Amino acid sequence: MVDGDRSENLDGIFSAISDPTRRAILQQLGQGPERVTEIARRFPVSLNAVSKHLIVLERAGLVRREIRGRDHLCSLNGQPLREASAWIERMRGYWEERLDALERHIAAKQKAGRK
Amino acid sequence: MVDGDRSENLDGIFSAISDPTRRAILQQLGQGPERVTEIARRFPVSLNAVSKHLIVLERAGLVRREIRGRDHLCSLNGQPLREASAWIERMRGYWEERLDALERHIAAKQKAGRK
DNA sequence: ATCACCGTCAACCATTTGGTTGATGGTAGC
DNA sequence: GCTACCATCAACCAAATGGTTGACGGTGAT
Repeated sequence: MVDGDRSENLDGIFSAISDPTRRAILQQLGQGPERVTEIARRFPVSLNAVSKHLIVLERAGLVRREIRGRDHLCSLNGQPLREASAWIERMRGYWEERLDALERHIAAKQKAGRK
Repeated sequence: MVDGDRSENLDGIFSAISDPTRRAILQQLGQGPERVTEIARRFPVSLNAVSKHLIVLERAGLVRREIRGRDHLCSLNGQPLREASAWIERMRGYWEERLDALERHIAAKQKAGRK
């Protein structure tokens, strides 16, 4: 298996990026790979907490880890985000059409009766 | 405020769509608005469970509710998905550039040394 | 007015989650 | 071979999650 156990991991992916600390880690990691301790230094929580966050991100496939001696170099993996994005866009594709009309309808109703 | 307390609700949005039942509800709801009981009939859990899921989706802004007598008509709201999509695309924008080179690098290293 | 139905609220339960501190296994540097 | 450092493991804790059953307040229909 070249790519690991990918595909239909949406639970883990969305769950992983639902945490603000984890999103911040990902954003930071977007600037380039970093060691665990170095990542942790930017957050007001313990190293252990960050380590756990990284494990979560890794299991969701969002982060890859390259062990170099005693350092763990963490880097991003774009594939899961592509999956997540694909799901959202598929959803929006289903709606959008009907949504335009519907939302105007609701908005009007809200403006009128809702206070 | 026309739109409520939106903006930077990403925690709630991603958390809401990280549950498979909730994603299924959203997909089903994409076909058009439905009553709570009607939605619940399609899932192997109790009405109460679905009711709670709908409350979660509503608080995340993904579902709107129009009360018509004793029926609650649930419909989709596209805005939060747009926010979620925007965050993901922003992230992908940051990476992508560096990711192409990086991923080939990692993949090569994995194929070579990893077992 | 009664009865049935719709959906939520309340209490409870097991599991997961995000955090802590402390111990442990590796690796690097003297 | 010590000693320092890197990161995870382990145990623990409080809070949140997803599920259940049962009770309740509204609305509709007869």
